Order: sequence, then structure tokens, then C-alpha cells
Amino acid sequence: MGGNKGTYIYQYPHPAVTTDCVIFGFDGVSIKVLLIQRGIEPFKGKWAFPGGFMKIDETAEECARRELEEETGLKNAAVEQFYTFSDVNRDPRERVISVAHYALVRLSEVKGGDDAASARWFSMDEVPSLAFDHDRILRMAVNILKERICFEPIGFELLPEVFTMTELQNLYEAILEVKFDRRNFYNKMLKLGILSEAEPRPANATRRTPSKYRFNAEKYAELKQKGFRLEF
Amino acid sequence: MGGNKGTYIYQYPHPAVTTDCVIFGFDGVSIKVLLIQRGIEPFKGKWAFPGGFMKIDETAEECARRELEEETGLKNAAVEQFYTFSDVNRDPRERVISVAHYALVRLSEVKGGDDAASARWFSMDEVPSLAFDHDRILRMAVNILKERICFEPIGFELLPEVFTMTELQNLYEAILEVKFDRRNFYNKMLKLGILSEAEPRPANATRRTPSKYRFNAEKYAELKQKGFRLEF
DNA sequence: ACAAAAGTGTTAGGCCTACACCCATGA
DNA sequence: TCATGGGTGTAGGCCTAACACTTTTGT
Repeated sequence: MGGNKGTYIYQYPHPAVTTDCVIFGFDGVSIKVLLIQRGIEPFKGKWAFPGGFMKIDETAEECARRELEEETGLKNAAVEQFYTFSDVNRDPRERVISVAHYALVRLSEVKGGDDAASARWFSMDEVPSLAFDHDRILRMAVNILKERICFEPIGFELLPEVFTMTELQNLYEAILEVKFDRRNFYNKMLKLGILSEAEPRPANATRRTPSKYRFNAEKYAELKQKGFRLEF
Repeated sequence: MGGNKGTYIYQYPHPAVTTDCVIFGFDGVSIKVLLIQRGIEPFKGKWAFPGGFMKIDETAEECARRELEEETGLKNAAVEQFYTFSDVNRDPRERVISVAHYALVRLSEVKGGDDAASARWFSMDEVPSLAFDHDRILRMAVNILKERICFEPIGFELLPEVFTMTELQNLYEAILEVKFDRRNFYNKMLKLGILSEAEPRPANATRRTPSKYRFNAEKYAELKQKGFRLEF
């Protein structure tokens, strides 16, 4: 924490406020989540989400981004809050409420993080028992992710800028835990009108060379303004 | 606030934490929101959402329900949090973050509230400029309500237990600010399978007597479990 | 050769949308 | 008697879901 340790007096008890960040990634096969191993008590040695105490002059979102960078090296992630956890005994030290955020990032963006000696990606089925109430936070984050990806084009944040239709389908299938028919997925995605062809399909393209696409944010914004609603 | 005024000392500065409640109602024609007029500074005389400081031994939801009852007489409302507002200067007294909640209630439930000398229902287009950042909170609450009512059967919480199809349609139209074709709305609602006929249509029923329905929570739970998704 | 990956329609059924008619009631 | 509210289909179009064949490449 910053250099503002000292004595702070209030007429009424104040809870401490923290933020936590559930960071999702995708390796082409399965959804990953970024955890750090705690170096201090409580829960020393246990895995937890990056996060920490909010400073008195920053918003929750600023706090989440700052803690994320400090603990994992990941900069400027597009974090978004999804729930505030306020159970009375969720932290053994003192009363702490936590504003939980999530973000979707490309694995490559965090790989080089060196601040992050203790940060590691876990597949969803490898995640160990977590510190504090972070198991519950994770469950809720996963549910929120499942809901959001049905109605907002956030999945692209997990893929490289340019991707194949199969990669995109794998992503949707991994998040929603369902299987789609390859051809129907293909048709539906193209019909939505929010993808552009990344390259005009090279001259040496054969049947076996997959087409590359990118997400077209302008088209999406345009459609959305017209009342278009994404649905999956 | 309770009798715990005193001196509370921390090593780091702590923000104060409040909850606010956006309470929606419906009078058959338009959506209403419940406001209270502030009796003390800051913003004395201005209208604001019911809410207040969180006690050290209660969750955000408990706090929201307690403050709501204290200030409006409304008991046990099904409040649900939707966003935590943490701008640094949102309260002139000190750093305050607020966990905002919303609830849908029947107007009749709050009519008799006598604690609530200063509580009043406002139509959405009558709402005055509000205290703190409550204008922003209201805008976000309305957006959340519009989104939720498309996918969850929460609208029924605003109607009497037994209602006509026309009343239900008026509700959807008021919230979503659109018009539906009467016959299509009728067919769609019935096809969803989440309504029951309230009465077997009395003997003196004429063509002019509208059928009465009620929301069937069991059927909804059953369908939902099968993967059914409500859509509007 | 053969399995696996990718491109490409087609068809049937269901859902949504737009739209019309009839009856009863209250003004 | 006439405007209004309410009950009840129907026809066309669009979307969705299920489904097959061809080509290429790596083994």
C-alpha cells in the first residue's frame, strides 16, 4: 500500500474496501483464470485473485487496474465490476467488502509479466480451493461470463486480433460448455455482420486453408444503435 | 444510525460505505420510482433514493432492506444489488462508496408507510434533479431494469397477484418504451407457459370480461431447469 | 489410403409479424 | 349506434436446426 500509513479516526466504524479481479484467458482449447499465490497471512500459500485495498483517492475500477498491474504485470486491462461481496466474516482480519471485477485478456498480454513471480494461469478444472470467499466469486464470475457472451461481443477480447472461425467456435463452446454444429455456427456468425475478413484469402489458398476474420467494432456499434441485439 | 457512535481508529484511510435503493412501482400506466426528500445537509430538501450507511455487522443487502424500511416503511423488499458507485467526490462529507440496489414492488405495499412522511412516488418523467450522483444511479437502474425484464420474469412483482393480459402488456410497454401488437403479445405470453389462468372464467363472463392470469413460478422453474430461456 | 479439417448449401419446421373479424358494453 | 376493449386465428417470411458432400493435407 502507499505511504499513507498512519492514524485515521472516524465517528462510526468503517469497513475496509478492496477490489478483486477475475481474469479470464483462452488458450485455444479451454478457459483459463489467472491466480496469484498469497505470500502473507491470512491464507498464506493459498491461491487467490489479484486485488487489494482501495486507496482513498481512486475509484474501484482504478484500484482494480492498479492492483492487477502490481501483482501480475498486466496493464490497462478492461476490467468491469460485476458484484460487491459484503458478507460480514469474509476476511478474518477486519470487516472487508470487495468490489469484484472481471476482464478478458489474451494470454500473450500477460505471459511476460515478471512482477508476477507468483501468478499462474489455471484451467477451470484445475483451480484449487481458493482463499477467502474467492471460490464463490469465481462461480459468480463464470456465470456472468456465460450470460454476457450470449449478448455482447466480448469473446473477441480473448482471441488474437485475427482468428479462424473454428477458433471462435471453440471459444464459444468452451465458455458455454455446449457443442455447436460447425456449419450453423459459421452461417450464424457471418450473418450477424460483425466480422470482417482479415485478409482477402491468399492466392495459394486451398480448401484446407482456413479463412481469417477479425471483429469489426464499427459495424457492431452501427448495428447496435439500430436496435440490433446479439443472441446466442 | 445505531448507538455505536464513538472513536474508530485505522492504520489506513477507510471510505464510508452506503447502500441506495431504487424502488420501482407501476400504477397501471407508467413506471414510478420511490424517492425521499432529504431533511438534512448535504442536499437538504433535495430528493434522493432511500439508503444510508452500512453497519459494521450487516451485509449490503441487509443494510439496503433496513434503510428502506426505516425511511419508507416498506418491509422485506426483494432488493438486488446492481452496481457499486465509487467516484471519489460523490459525497461532499467524506469518501463514500455506495452499493446500489433495486427492487420491484406493488404500489399497495408501500402506500400505508407512515414512517415515510417524506417518501413519494414519481413517474419517470416527473423525477426532479436528485441529490448526490443519484441521477446517474437512476439512469443505470432503468437500463438494468430494461435488460432484466427481457430475460427474467420480474415484471410480475410490479402487478397484483392476479392480472389481465392487457395490464401485463401495459407494463412491458411502459418499461421497454415500445408498443406491441396486442394479439402477438397475447399469443407469445401464453405460449411461454409461465402463466396460469387465475379463475376458470366466471359464469357471468361475457366477451367483455377479461381473463385473469397469475404468474406460475413452479412452471417457470421447471422450464428454466430444462434450459428454457425467456426472451422479449 | 485414410482420417481429419475446412468450405459450401438445402430442407423442414418453428417462430415472429402483420393483419381481420366478431362480440359485448358503455357512452 | 358507435367507438372501444377484448377474444380468437391465419398467411408469409425469416430464422434455426439437422444434415452430406467435396477437397486437401498429414500420416
